Amino acid sequence: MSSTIGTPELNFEALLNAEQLAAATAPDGPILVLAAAGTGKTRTLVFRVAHLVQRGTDPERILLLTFTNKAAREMLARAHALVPGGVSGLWGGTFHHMANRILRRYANRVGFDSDYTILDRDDSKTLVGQCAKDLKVKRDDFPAPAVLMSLFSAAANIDAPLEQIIQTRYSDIVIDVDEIEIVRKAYEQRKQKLGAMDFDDLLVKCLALFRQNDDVSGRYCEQFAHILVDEYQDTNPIQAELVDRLAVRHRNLLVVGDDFQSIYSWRGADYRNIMSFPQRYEGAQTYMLETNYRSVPEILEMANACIAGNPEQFQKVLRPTREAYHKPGVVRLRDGEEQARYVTDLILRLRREGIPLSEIAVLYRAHFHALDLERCLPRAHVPYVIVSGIRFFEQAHIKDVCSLLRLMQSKTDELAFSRLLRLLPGVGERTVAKLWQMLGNTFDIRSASQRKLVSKGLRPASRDRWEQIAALAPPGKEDVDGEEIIRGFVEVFYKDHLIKSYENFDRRLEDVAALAEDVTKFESVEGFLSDVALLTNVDAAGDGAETEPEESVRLSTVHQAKGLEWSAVIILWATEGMFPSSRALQDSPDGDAEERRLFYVAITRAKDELFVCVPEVRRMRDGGVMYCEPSRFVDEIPSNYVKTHSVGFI
DNA sequence: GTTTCGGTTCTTTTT
DNA sequence: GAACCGAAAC
Repeated sequence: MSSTIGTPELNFEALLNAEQLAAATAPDGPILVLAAAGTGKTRTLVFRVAHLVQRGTDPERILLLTFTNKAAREMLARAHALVPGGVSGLWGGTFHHMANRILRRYANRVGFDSDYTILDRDDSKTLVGQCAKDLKVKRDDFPAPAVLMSLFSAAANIDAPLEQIIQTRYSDIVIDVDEIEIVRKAYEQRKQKLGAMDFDDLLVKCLALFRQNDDVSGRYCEQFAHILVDEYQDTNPIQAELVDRLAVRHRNLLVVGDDFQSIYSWRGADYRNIMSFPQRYEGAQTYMLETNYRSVPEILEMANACIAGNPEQFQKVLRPTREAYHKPGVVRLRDGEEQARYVTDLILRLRREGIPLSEIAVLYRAHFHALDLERCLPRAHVPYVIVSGIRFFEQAHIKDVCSLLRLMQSKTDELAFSRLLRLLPGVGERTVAKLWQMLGNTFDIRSASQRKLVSKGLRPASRDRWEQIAALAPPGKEDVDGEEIIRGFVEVFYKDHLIKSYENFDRRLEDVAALAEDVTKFESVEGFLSDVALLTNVDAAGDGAETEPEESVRLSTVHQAKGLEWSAVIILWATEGMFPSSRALQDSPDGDAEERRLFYVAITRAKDELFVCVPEVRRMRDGGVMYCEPSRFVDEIPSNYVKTHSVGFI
């Protein structure tokens, strides 16, 4: 407990408004903060942390759960700067991050070794596919691995039987539940054997750990005197129970969120978690943040009108503080290409008017909506960054390099073994399977005899390269210098491989070099690997943006734009079928409401300028055109709230 | 028998 | 891009 004597106390009153101040300095106990968009939610959380620490709480006894690791880092950095003595030792990160940290310690209680590996989406899918294949259940009408995986994931995240998931979400697919259950069992066994957990396992196993081990849950209950949860509206039942169990002892639980911004129900999130909080926590105090500092009144008016279409939620109103400016624009365009040209010109115009590119974002429902624009921007020499669909750490070159590290870490990591070996010419699926079996389903890269065995199974041309790679892990040397390994790997093999395989090899080489740099920041390679698996592309983009030499426009899905803001926001494809997405409407009875919340999130990212693009037709691949109705969300806005104009019609 | 390559098709949202 | 499929090449 650091002494604050002699250091000036923070002047909360001068730095927060009344709403924020009340929440940040609220007395202990369960607290619900309903924070509408742009009302200083992060600021309030940061000051809450500062308040707790200043009042004498040891930072190690505070747990801050956020939606991305980046959000946690930013909040901690701000709190650190605020509090004399800092907040070092505070636990901050995503649910998965916390679960991983706890499981590394107690994995043995749930039947795993503490050096388990973490499967990313791609790994899980591969594994599920293998299981289905091995069981020979794979007929033409059997669900694809990706569908199976999403079924398993849904069941895990809402803690419900598979049968129920299939009935509610996939009633249109005629499938045999028992057969799918068999595949799931096989998948579970397979993971067990590999010593691997997927993303869902981290949460599920951590919860199981708490449920079954009073000593463990008791320990963490005791440790966390204060728990803060950001974006609480996007927690799923598993996450909510994790929090409940951690808070059961001290009951100092502060949750922040906005039911209007709940956009992850497809991942099991249930905004009723936040709605029912006062009932579940007797004596909970509720604080509302409704004063918006972000957007001009015209944008807020539009946002309020948009969300009014969802009558069944806590009605909150965004109260403006900024001066009147001008109305958001609705732009009718002929087609996607016209939209791309228009948006490019618009960006250039906004820049001429003094808005830096880094203060402009283009938002859309799905990644492919931005394809036309991605072709158009470079021609006009407009620099942009896109947080693309595949996660940074799921790109082939990143995974290739990590597979070598994984292999040095674990003798049972078949996926890593397979990935690494298949980089060699002449090695494919079959060869790898044979090798793995020959090795006895385990591979020790430091064992000379096992390395020889692999050599023999390779084409002569590949042997040299393999031996050079394997030589990076000398026998007997147990501790792994990740940076050295990566640099060596690139030197003896991977550089040539990249040049041969990819046109953009130089960029990929840079990524790999950066990765080698990153490893040095971690205490152990193991820690590095599990962090890599849990980082989001938003996390990665944040890191990249700081080193970005040139400022650039941001292209992003609405989901990834959550929590961010820009001076100017341009929304693409506001048409029926695109936004709202027809598939989302079809898949879920609550689809309409969730898509509307998503549109609301998009609108409320804008500070000054907002443009909504409504193309008239979609050009299909076969050369045909599809007429698009304007989005219901645009139609719902009273026409005098926006300025509509048409572009590109004859 | 395997691997590789070239062409085609499609793209919800993500820890 | 990347996932999938079929055909060519080893």
